[in-house]
Amino acid sequence: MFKAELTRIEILRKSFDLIYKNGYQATSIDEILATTKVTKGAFYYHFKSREEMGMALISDVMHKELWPAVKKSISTTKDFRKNLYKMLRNLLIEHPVLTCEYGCPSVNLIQEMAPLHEHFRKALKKNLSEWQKVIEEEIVRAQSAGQLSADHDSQNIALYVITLYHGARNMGKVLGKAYYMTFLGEFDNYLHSLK
Amino acid sequence: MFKAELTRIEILRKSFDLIYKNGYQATSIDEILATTKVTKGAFYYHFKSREEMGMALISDVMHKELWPAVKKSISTTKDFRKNLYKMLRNLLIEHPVLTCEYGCPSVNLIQEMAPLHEHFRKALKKNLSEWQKVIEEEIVRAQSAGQLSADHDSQNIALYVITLYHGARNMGKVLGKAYYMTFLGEFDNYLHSLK
DNA sequence: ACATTTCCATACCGATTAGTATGGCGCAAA
DNA sequence: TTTGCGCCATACTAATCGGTATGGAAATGT
Repeated sequence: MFKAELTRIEILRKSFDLIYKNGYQATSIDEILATTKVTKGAFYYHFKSREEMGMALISDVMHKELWPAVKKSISTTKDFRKNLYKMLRNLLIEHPVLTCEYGCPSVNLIQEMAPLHEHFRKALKKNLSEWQKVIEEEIVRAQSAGQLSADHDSQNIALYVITLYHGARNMGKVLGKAYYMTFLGEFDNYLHSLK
Repeated sequence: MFKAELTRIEILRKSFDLIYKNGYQATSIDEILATTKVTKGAFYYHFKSREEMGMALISDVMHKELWPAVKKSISTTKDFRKNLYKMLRNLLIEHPVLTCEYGCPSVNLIQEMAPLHEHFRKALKKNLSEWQKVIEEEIVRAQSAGQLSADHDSQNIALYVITLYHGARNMGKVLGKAYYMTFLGEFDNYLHSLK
């Protein structure tokens, strides 16, 4: 009941690493086992299939470990523009695990798996909704504080900001880290265009 | 010198279909052969490896067939806002081949392959640069015509627009086609915020 | 007519894949 | 002490992978 949980986590962590760098479909179980001390018997004791492990990865690792970092990246100054800007900046530039080269695990998985597995799509959508919700609250707060016109649809803006992040993660893979800076510049322009 | 070119194209077209829907790494040569009348001997006569076929796919199919559609999607009215809006709208909504579910082949390949194969990254970057260039010209034209302040950096805006497209393609996979409309609404707001 | 090259078909290879079958170790309850 | 269960190790399978070897039909040049 204790040691077992450790091996389960070891499997998920290594899987996360490999899938983050090589993609879900390109990461084999044997490769995971080869780079850990876990054997195949242990793997199939904890997960009844490869797909179930993928689902556990989304809900356990990505949701429970990565998501808090996202939430923490949101400052709470009075200026909502500053808060949203810093949020994206923290995620793009300062994140301790994510790199420009390999992008964002969530974005990657959406791109690769959303059309192929409905379970995956729904699980990833759930992650997305939580982020969206937090951004929405920040928008609404700004509107209540008179920093932003109430005409704006908070949901639309929230989704738009997330869309920008997803796009930047994709473009960064081609253009390199330098692009993150020019992107953030334009993002700042956008935020200040919101009246 | 004639029939041979046909089989080459048949290979590339079917490869494009499968890779577009399932991803590059998940598409096997055997699967391509199974769904065409092409044999393995023919395949390896035209391409010395799987990777070379992938490169040919980027330069031949995507560049020579998809790219003209992109270029055609750009209207040439006087209003640059209208032109850019319609460009994204055409690509997202009206494109005859691309679907919301499977996204954009270029975006997909960038996400999957840019970190893994430097050749791929460069070839995809080249595609991107052409699109960027066309958008830049539209921005510059608008600036010369006094529709837009010369303070704006045309390159940054062009990349920003492409970033938005990439993000929308990604988000669409999770949220479905309906999101394209709300996205386009926010994109329109952005365009009109450019003074 | 013959020779040569282009283009493709078939059979095969070793490596790798997801998944299974089975056995055993350690520990707690009886 | 024995029984049972949680946890894992080893060995295996059938299928599939990218790639090769080889032979031959069809077109082409001489």
